[in-house]
Amino acid sequence: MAEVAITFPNGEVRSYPAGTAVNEAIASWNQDVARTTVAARLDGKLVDVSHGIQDDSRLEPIDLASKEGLGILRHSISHVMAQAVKDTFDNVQITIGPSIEDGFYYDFEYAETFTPADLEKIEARMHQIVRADYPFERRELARDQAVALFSDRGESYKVELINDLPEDVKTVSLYSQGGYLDLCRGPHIPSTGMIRAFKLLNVAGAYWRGDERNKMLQRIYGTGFSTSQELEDYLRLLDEARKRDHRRLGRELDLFQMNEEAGAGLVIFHPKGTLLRTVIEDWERREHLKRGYDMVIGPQILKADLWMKSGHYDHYRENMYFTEVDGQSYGIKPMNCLSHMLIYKSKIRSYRDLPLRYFELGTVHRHEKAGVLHGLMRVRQFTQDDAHILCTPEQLNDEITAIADFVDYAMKIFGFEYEVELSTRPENSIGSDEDWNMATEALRQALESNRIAYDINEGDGAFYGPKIDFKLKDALKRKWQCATIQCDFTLPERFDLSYIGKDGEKHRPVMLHRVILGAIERFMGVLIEHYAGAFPLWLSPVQAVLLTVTDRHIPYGEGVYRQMLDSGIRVEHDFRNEKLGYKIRDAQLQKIPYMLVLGDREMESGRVTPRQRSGKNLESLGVAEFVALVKEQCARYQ
RNA sequence: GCCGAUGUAGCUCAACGGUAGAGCAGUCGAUUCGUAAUCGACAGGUUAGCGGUUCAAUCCCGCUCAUCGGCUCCA
Repeated sequence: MAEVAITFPNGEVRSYPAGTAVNEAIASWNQDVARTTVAARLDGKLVDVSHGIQDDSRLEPIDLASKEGLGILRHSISHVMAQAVKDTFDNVQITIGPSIEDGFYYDFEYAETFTPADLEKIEARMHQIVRADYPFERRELARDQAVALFSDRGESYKVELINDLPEDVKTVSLYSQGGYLDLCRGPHIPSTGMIRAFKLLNVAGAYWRGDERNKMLQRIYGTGFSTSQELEDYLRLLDEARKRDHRRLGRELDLFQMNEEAGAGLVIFHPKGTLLRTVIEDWERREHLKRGYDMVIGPQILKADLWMKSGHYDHYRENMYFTEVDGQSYGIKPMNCLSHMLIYKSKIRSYRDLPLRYFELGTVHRHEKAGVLHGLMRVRQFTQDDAHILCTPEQLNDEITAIADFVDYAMKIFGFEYEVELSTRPENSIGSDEDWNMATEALRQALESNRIAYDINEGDGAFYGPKIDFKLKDALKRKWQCATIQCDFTLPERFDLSYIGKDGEKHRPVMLHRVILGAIERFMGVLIEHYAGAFPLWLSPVQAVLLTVTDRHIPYGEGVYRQMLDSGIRVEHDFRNEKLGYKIRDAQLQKIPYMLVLGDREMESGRVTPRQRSGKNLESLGVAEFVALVKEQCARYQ
């Protein structure tokens, strides 16, 4: 019998009879590794452990606990779930069921709706399947045979999937376990008995193939881990994440409300939320002025004709609100660019004037679909830290680089990591291919020359130009776009913007649309979750709270309060007739950075005793000293 | 917009086809207290809104609004 030479990860080469299964080879090499191997790479190709090795090759076991192994495990659990669903309910069709970042899902077509009680039934059946320890068996079938097989079984989605495969695909692979059969590329874990810890989480609707024109399927989400300890840890983490949900903290910290009577997607900022927002906006103004931006303010509504000229009417109308004034149609602005264009056009511009950078904390309205609204993250009225930069094509790279630096600086100041994406031309868009290519290249070059790592997001640009998106994550790991840089050759064209060049001729400027924090509302949402409401001193709406020990300390407290207000500290007082411990607890729950205790000792010496949010007490110090301390700790943000 | 779930006091949650209770918060009183909850009393609700079924609806049904989880879409 022929022999094959197998190279193991440690470099060891061993010889086996051809056809030896992957798991046998691994077991003979290292018994311990074999026990937790879920699949393997054979010369870089993913295979099941039951795969028979026919040629000399390099073999890398995939461990259950590795990221890849976990993905395979979860994918296998999704098959087990699909089996449990098929075993438990009639007239269910299976569609697709991949592993995802924190678990897996499977989409089903089923006339009834799955209820939470159904999930329990499904889980119960899954446990039986796991206990039965069915092997996952792979086989390959000619595609027409596979079509016939799934047609017989009434699985029309699987038939559609096979029919849509590229023509050169002649065979497909099928996996089965315990009477369940699925079309699947694999690999899978050896058998269902290897599954230790899983949980079904929720049911949701999902369009077949993610297309809203298609039928709505039912998606069951679940998660699985290699050990039950990890599962418990994950579930606890989910619970922690819920506690830092900005919608919950927004109420608990009295920052803002969304009110049913006011309308969906509309934020009402309470005093503390307004203070927080004001701190952020003040920071914005300072930083923009430092960087050569000019502050401007445009109107909230502009004539519909102007929105037609810009292309918004044709490409963005369904997101816009319109109103009528004296028989004239006006569009409520969904973006701030139009006024900025008009400012540019208000006089003849020279190349010496460029770049011009117009900055506006511009409030816009967008008619977002009801189902997408989400706390502060997705609203219908929001304020952008928006700017439009008009420059020559030669200045483009420097300007984009400066913006990327600004974003990076801002993210460091607020304490965020971020991811970068380059979004290219979408279907519904304006402008020539040539302009799009130039614009996209300008963005790409700026990213590359600054060595910024990025992903490409095909077809996700704005209708007028490509963009660089900067994404932040919320408590539940959902990504939100905050900063964005969009390169636009089209609007300057449509508005016939020009500048006089060195040559005395008219030239067309290029425009960059950009935001740094993005929508202030969304940014605040992410910020609240990022800090779990315990804002750093410079951002905290209330920086210090005065706590009297008894009523006789109130007059002293009033003096201290006055003094601190005068010094520009954001201070509150709690002079209630309550025990100190009670007031400390309250202040602690409000996540106030400094609690200043005022008792006999402080009153006599004219001092305050700060307690930090961390629970640590500082030495008593004079009011002026405390003010200086706060100012010093905020200095680098000013 | 689509699929599903939910909506009871300011908040968190009970209850039942016969018009609702608890804890916290609030108010009042007592207490004057040193680092995460002092005690007592009181008050608080057209059970999201509108309509229907019923002798009777918070509960059953329909519509609307809003929220939540997804999908699609986006800052």
